[in-house]
Order: sequence, then structure tokens, then C-alpha cells
Amino acid sequence: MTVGTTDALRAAPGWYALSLLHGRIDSHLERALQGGHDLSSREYSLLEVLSHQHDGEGGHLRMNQVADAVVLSQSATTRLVTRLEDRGLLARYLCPTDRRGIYTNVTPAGLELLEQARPTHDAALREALAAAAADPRLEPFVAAVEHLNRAAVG
Amino acid sequence: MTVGTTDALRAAPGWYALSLLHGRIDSHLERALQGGHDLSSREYSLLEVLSHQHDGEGGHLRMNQVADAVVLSQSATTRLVTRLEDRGLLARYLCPTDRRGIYTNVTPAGLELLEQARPTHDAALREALAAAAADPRLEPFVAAVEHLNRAAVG
DNA sequence: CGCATGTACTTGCAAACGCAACGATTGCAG
DNA sequence: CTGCAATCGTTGCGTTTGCAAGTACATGCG
Repeated sequence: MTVGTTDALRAAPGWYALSLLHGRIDSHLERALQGGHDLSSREYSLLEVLSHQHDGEGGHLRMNQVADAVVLSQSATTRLVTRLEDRGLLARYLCPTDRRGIYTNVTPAGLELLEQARPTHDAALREALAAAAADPRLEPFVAAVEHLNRAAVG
Repeated sequence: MTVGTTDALRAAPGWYALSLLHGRIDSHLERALQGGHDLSSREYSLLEVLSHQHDGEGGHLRMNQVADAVVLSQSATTRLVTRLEDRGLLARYLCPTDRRGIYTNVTPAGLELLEQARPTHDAALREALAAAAADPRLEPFVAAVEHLNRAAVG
């Protein structure tokens, strides 16, 4: 499992290391969430994003902004939302003042699934970070991630 | 372009910020490389990885390790290599001592294309980093990336 | 009011991906 | 040397993605 062989990190080491770290963590999360809750990594983060967007009544992000938040094309976002809506985890509703805009709410079922999946997600994240910390080139980013994560908990 | 609205970064801010930053940079690189040299982001990094793996005669990474370096499944790696091989940018050759293993070399055409694309890539990377630095939550990672990148140049 | 311009989301289509099943090669045990 | 388990790479198949075109709504100008 030692990575070392590939020290082709020399071109743009920072970016390459970031990319590598992201890929490894994401793969790990994907497996954990998929196997445990039939959720893809992106589906999880969509739920997470939308659930945090609590307001007076419901969500406030348009498809547009959602796409930006999960870094996906608009079309992919449409279908991602559609998938979760079909599973009863989300609900769309039109913006009253501008009927082009579409807001999205997390249903109770969606919230419940999210709560169930969160421990899995967090555990997998910690595992992946711990594994990555072994690689000296990834370590600075690992440290930064853990530092910022801790800010949330404490 | 102000992102601020989505402060759903509260769940696992570090990981979420890393993910966001990676996505933005990657999108930017993808567009630049695709539009300018018919290369995807991953194709570029494959060339980069393989070209740095110069040795006595040729490459030394097996498909296995390549997959690990670009964080892709083995099957996807097979096809990625096949695509670039069909374009004459890479060449496969079997490992003499273990005929299960397959090594990959970058052809002169591949190297040339890489040299052409590198400025595009680097410029796009700088642009993306600069844009991301505006977001306070992404800024620490941007700083880390730039720090490590600088280590390569200087 | 009526039409042009622009924005927000959705759909058609081809490319790329991951998982699981497969064929090929090696290494070891009997 | 024959057979079995493990490793490496490739292919079948269904899913996800991005780009470009299409539709619906909004806004501004004549």
C-alpha cells in the first residue's frame, strides 16, 4: 500500500497532492456510504448541504447554487436531485416570486437517512485521513483538514 | 461568483472545503485543457505521471500502480491508457520478467503534446487558485498548494 | 401590450466510470 | 509435472456525467 513509487509529484506537487488526497478520501467515502446506505458520496453531500440550509420554512438554494455547491454541471444536478426525489428523500418546490427558480427540501425520510449515514461518513473520513497522513506529501493537507474539521465539533 | 451563500460547510468544513477546492480547480483545468489540446484533466495527469517515471529505458509503473496514482479503477485505467495509446501518445509493453504486468511508455508525440499543454495547465491552475483564494474557507488550502508548488519551481 | 434578450432548469446524446465476471500468467504444494 | 490459489489486466453492463440544444419564465424596450 506504500505509495512512494510514484514521486511524479514533482510537476505541481501541491495540486497533485491535493488531487490525490481528495481522490483517496472520496473513494473511501464512496465505498462506505454505498455499501452501508445506498448513497453515493455526492448524494450524501447533497443531503448534507440541503439539510444545513434550514430557514424559516424550507430550503433556499436554487438548482443553480446547488450545482455550484456540489461542483456538478447543471444537468447532472438536475438528475441527482431527481434521483433523490424519486427515492422520497427530497422534494422540489417552485420559488413563488420567480417561477424559474426551483428550491429543494429534504424530507423527513431524507433527514433520517442522513442521520443514519452520518456516523458512517464521519468514521470513513477519519479512517481515510489517518491512512493518508502516513504519506508525507499528503500530510500537510491532512493536517489542515483535521484542523478545520475540529473547529466544527468544538 | 461570491460563494458565501452556501455556508453548509459546517458539517466537516475541512473535508468539504478540500472537496470544493478540488472540484473548482479540476473543472477549470478540464475546460482549459479540453479546449486547447483535446486533453481531459485526467489524461494530462496520466501523461505527467508517466513522463516523470523516466528510467534507464522506459516506464516502470504497472497498470496497477498507474491506477493508484491517478486514483481510478483498474478498468477505467485500462481504457484511459487505451485511449491515449490509440492516439499514439503512449505505448504499452509487457514486463519481460512477469508477463502479467504491463508497463507504459510516453511516446515522443505524447511528450510533445505534454510540453505544449503544460503552460496551459499551469496558467489555468494559477487562475483557479487565485479565484479560490478569495473564499476565506478555501484560502488555507490554496496557501498550502501554492507553498508546495513553489517548492517545485524554486 | 408585444417582442427581443437573458436566465433557470430540463432532456438528447455520447463519453467515461465502477463493479463484477473473465482470461491469462505466475507461484506453490502435492 | 499436475493442479490449485493468487495476481494482473481486460471486457460486459448499467450508471453517472458534461455539453449542447430545447423549453419555460422574467425583464426591458419600443
